Amino acid sequence: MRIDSNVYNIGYACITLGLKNAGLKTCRLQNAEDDRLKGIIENNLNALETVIKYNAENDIRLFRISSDIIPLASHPLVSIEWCSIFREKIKKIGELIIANNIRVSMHPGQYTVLNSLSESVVENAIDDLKYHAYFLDCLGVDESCKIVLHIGGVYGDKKQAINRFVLNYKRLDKAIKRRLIIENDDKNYNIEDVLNISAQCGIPVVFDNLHHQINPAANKNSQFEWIERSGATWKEKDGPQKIHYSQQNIEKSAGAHSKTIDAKVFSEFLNDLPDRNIDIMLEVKDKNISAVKCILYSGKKYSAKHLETEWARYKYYVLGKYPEGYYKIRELLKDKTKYLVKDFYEIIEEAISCESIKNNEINAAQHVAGYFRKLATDTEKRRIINSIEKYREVKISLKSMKKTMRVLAEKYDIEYLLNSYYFIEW
DNA sequence: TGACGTCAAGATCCG
DNA sequence: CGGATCTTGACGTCA
Repeated sequence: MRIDSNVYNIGYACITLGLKNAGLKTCRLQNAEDDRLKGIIENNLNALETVIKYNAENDIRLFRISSDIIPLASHPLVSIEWCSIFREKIKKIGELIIANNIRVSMHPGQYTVLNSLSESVVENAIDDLKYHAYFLDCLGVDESCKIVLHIGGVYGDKKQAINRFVLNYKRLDKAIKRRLIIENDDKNYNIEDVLNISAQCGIPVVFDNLHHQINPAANKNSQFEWIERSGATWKEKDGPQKIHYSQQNIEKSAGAHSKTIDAKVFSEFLNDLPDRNIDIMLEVKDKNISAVKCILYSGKKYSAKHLETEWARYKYYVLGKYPEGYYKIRELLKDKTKYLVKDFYEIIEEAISCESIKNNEINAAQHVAGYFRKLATDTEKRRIINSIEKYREVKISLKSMKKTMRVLAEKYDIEYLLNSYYFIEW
């Protein structure tokens, strides 16, 4: 049982935006020599530690660790003993996770197929699941930290394909079984199928709202009834029920995740959820930024000072995109006794959705350029001015102009800029 | 055989 | 030379 007063824990997957030293590295199989791989893993573990600290500081208690944390981990040609080489480091991260009451998970991708017709594919899938379970075990986190898996392909005969899934599930080690949970997907296995499989092998079920919208069950229950039924597959030792929540990107094909979470739509969803502990994993392009938003939106324990912290990260972005919104937010944050989270995010979302206007972006860029005045060399300052001028003359993109400043912000380690959302591309 | 999804690595092109 | 922009990849299924 968690001490948290919130009923819902909200988290995000794999990548943390607007946080320095948080990026994961990878490499090609072709040049995955042990030494190179070792360096990459060290980088990734340091990044994970940074991210866990960030999550704790921002009250984010749910986080999916990327499968790429150990690149090519389950590839037969890669045999590096990462767990013993980095034992102390991984243990330290695990302690940090536990001390901060964060629930972590992992989620192998679409290529881990346990019910394949091909035995070698199944063996690879089992190896991959072993890796995921092993990483979580090395962290030392408990059984509530899960591995989410899709059922797999259909191969023209769903009944047989389901049978194969159940049979292959039985082959798995206890170390995998205690963590494995299954999710409805957007093509093959709807929530009713997944619940039927769960009934056969007792695996907890993750309900994914967007997959359900695209690939609904024949039985037209409301999504909240399916969430209730999925909830019944979770036992005490599994921890609170988990669900995946995302919104459709209306500019893209069905199933594509939105750039940011529409907070109003999310809070309506939240209001209709069963009144008990549920963990909600957001799947959204702007990752932790939406997680913070949804947490601030849903919690009763937050106040104006939390909005101020967030505003410090957004403000140059908003100034460039939507100056009127910038001044409106400054106004509404003046009254420190009020927690105007809805008004705040309404303006932020408006800023994200509107088109850039060149003069406004130039104005914001000049503000940001001010941070280099005392630090950068004259050549570098000229480089910044030149890039702003080239942007003005439509010779380079906004992205390029921002990149010039980002590179220098990294060089001089200007923390305020590196931890701001100014460089995020929505 | 290529699309699917993802995003960093790596290659290549440009000034 | 640095920077911008492109193509590619470990994986499996399906049309």
